[in-house]
Amino acid sequence: MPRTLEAFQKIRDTRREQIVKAALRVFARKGYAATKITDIAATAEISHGLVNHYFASKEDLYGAIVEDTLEGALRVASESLERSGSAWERLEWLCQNMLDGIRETPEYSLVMAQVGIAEGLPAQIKAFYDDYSTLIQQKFTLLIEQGQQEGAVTAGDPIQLALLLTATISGLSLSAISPHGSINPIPTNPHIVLRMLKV
Amino acid sequence: MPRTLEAFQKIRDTRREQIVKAALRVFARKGYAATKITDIAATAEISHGLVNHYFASKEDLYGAIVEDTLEGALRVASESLERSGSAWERLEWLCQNMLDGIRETPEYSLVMAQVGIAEGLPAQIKAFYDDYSTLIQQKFTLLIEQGQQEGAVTAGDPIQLALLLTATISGLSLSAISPHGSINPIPTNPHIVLRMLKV
DNA sequence: GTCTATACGTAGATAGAC
DNA sequence: GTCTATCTACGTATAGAC
Repeated sequence: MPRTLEAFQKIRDTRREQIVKAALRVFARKGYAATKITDIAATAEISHGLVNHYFASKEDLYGAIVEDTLEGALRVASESLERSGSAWERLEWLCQNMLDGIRETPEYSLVMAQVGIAEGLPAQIKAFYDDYSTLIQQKFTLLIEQGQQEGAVTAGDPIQLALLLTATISGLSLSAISPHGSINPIPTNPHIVLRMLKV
Repeated sequence: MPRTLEAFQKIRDTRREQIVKAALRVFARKGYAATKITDIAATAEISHGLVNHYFASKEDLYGAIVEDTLEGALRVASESLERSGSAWERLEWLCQNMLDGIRETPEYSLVMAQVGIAEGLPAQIKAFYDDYSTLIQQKFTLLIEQGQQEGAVTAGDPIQLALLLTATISGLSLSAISPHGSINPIPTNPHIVLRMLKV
């Protein structure tokens, strides 16, 4: 009965995705420790027992989210170096990409920010984060150096400029999630953010 | 014996300050819910019972920190409107002031960011935050409008520009607290941040 | 596959000893 | 004023029922 097996697998995948989505929402707003399995279950509209059936532990679930997010971020950062066009154009592309992502789903960026600062997180997750964020930061720095070589980016330590850019993006994800009336503070155009780096 | 009473009072004040300082450090890094009274006690190097002796509950302690911080922030924002000088100069002063504060104690800004986004916080604290942050944001907006009138600040919705500025500052406090090797990403000079707003 | 009931651990707050 | 011991509540993870 391959048909039944397939159907079961499909259910499993859907549920898993549903749980991850709910977890992302709650983790981003409450943080790892403050998030209760019950919260995630309630958001996903299932029982808490079922969450543990798909993810052995809260830590596993969090780890899955962190890994997915960081892999995605690294992919984008890498592409910004491999694309065609001037460094400045690729910087614009990267920035646009991140801003669009934050406007759509600020939770990813928010969870990353939390992993970066939070103490008391599972060591394995911390280690994974440290490795990936260093890699990502290096790509950013490289892109900025390229921009400086072509005379488009302002002078200054490229490491510090890269940190400034990521800090700004993180800050925007914070604002994106808290309700400021109907005002969405995320610029649709990367231009205003990149003025910090323009020569 | 007024002398003894005074001495007791002094001890009380010192302890209280010591607890608040330790709490600020832990809250900023773990968030409200994840912070255990034990963590604060350990950081302050006292017993957890003593923390509860000075603050009836964890909520009280958190509330005290949030209130102090917001009152300080409002004071600075107000002064930026009352000082002498051009709007742009006062914007520089405000920005410098905030950057210096973050470089010295990023915890304040970090706790504020958390209160802004976190769900499940005591309603009273949330309400206090909402009131104050609205007031502060209004002062920022006003200052930016003044800057636009004198032709120093770029065109655009002043509310959105004010949010962009505070978001950037928040983002920098995030970076300030996470260890990037020996690199401190907080600019010593507000110039680079204010390029986003310059006409 | 999904839910409800249970067991174990741990955190917040109190009370009593020094 | 400060600490240690205790009570109570709640969250995680498991196991067994449907």
